[in-house]
Amino acid sequence: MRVAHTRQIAPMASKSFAPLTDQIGRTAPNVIVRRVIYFQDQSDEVLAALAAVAVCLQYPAAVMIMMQDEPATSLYYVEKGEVKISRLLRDGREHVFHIVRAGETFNDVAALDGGLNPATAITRTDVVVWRISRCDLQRLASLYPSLAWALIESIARRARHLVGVVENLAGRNVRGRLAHLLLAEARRYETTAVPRMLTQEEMASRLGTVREMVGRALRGLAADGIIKFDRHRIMILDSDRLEKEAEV
Amino acid sequence: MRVAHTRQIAPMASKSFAPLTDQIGRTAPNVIVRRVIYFQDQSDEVLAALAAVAVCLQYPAAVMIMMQDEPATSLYYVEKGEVKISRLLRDGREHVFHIVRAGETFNDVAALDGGLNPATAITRTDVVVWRISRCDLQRLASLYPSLAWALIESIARRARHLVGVVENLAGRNVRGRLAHLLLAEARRYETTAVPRMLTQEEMASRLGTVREMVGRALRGLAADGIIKFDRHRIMILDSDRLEKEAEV
DNA sequence: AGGAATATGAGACTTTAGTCACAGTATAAA
DNA sequence: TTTATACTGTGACTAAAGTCTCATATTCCT
Repeated sequence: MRVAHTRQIAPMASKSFAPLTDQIGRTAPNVIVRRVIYFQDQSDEVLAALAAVAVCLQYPAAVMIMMQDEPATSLYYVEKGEVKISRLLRDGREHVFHIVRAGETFNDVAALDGGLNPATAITRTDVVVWRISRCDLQRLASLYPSLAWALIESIARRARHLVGVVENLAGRNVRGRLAHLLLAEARRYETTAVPRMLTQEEMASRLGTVREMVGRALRGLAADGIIKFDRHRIMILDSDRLEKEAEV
Repeated sequence: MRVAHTRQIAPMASKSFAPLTDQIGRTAPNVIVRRVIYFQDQSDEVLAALAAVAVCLQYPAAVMIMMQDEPATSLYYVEKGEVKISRLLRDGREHVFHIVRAGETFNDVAALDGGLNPATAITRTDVVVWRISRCDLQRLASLYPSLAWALIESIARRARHLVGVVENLAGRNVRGRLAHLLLAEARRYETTAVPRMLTQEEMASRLGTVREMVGRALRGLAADGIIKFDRHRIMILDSDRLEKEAEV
């Protein structure tokens, strides 16, 4: 159907990249564990227990931390940098689910249900992550009910997010999905100027389409005076109309 | 874009149907609770505790048990019958995520993260369901770590299923998605004859497309000798080639 | 500064999906 | 048995998405 976008994926072939070693084994201070959104309300005792079993790993940009459908099930949380979570499709495309930033976790699903990794994690920048194995997690969860419930809520929220992704794909055309993405990014940065940290190619991967379609949709929205854009940023001129576009 | 398929949804408007009352308040015997897949390994003590807080509800066919985006968060498990879990789209289409059968649960997401119902539940047959409120669930989960972990695994599996739905939508064309559905249904019944319990319309809802496309795809597969079908059942003639179709 | 790699703009074309209209057929209710 | 109500089959048409190909612009490296 379509040719692979080789850029991000090719350098690593299909093998996960071995982490740089200088920080491995470092113990996580509680303060870092607490930065994880859904560990915030845990007691010091729980944080210390988590910190004790977490392992620090460091990776350069653009390498694969873990590969979909492999059985290496651990939970990761990001201390520094950005990690792209995506599903590589058989035809070479990749569908990006989300970008994980500092304080957020990934691979919750496999760590918690014990199955294969549902998605692939690739670094977008230099990153520092901490890893907790499924078995440690299970042990701590049975020891600390508050931790167990935090995990429950976090994974439930993940499932909810995925329902949104489905609705997005099934219910909106490319222009609508783009409008939706722009609004979400603008909200994230609390501004009407979306910094173009995403290339058209990357936006296409998040919208489940191709670069050319994103370009056309952007030019279409600009032609209608709803946005304005150049290579560096996208400005939302009329967010009401953009909301309307995203509703269809 | 498209006109509503009024059949299933219209009779109830957008309001949940009040359950029939003859069994309300009946206490759940342990044996029923144990039928729930992911409560199977729990101790009698946990089962009894769950049974004590579960409420029995009974509904006729084709009514709405709960509506998406409403805040009534409880976990349901099905004792008898089938419940269709779907997301109603703004343009009147509905996208069916899955059909819940006896022994399975639904609305795990909202019950566990406390948010709005992510989807709509509509009965396909007469059903008997048991409902457990979020707050009871949370209390019992903190009392019984084994229950908490069972909930964790169940919701994680739900999230994993949704990743599959996304991949399906984004990565396959209608023919491929249909092939995938037929294989899944055949596997479910451990046979190569898929009883046509689904109309083309219903299949379309599960595949995120329209009736005509499903009809064409079925006729296409039949023309290539991969399946054979009439109004009552679909026979898989060449499951190897059907797998191939599902891979693209 | 020069060149390589990356990113974008844009038109022409193909394919896939969705819409519309209507005829035929099975099923269930009267 | 008749009649109404789903289902299904099919073709013609429209719209959306994706493909292919080039030109042009930008950024990064050395």
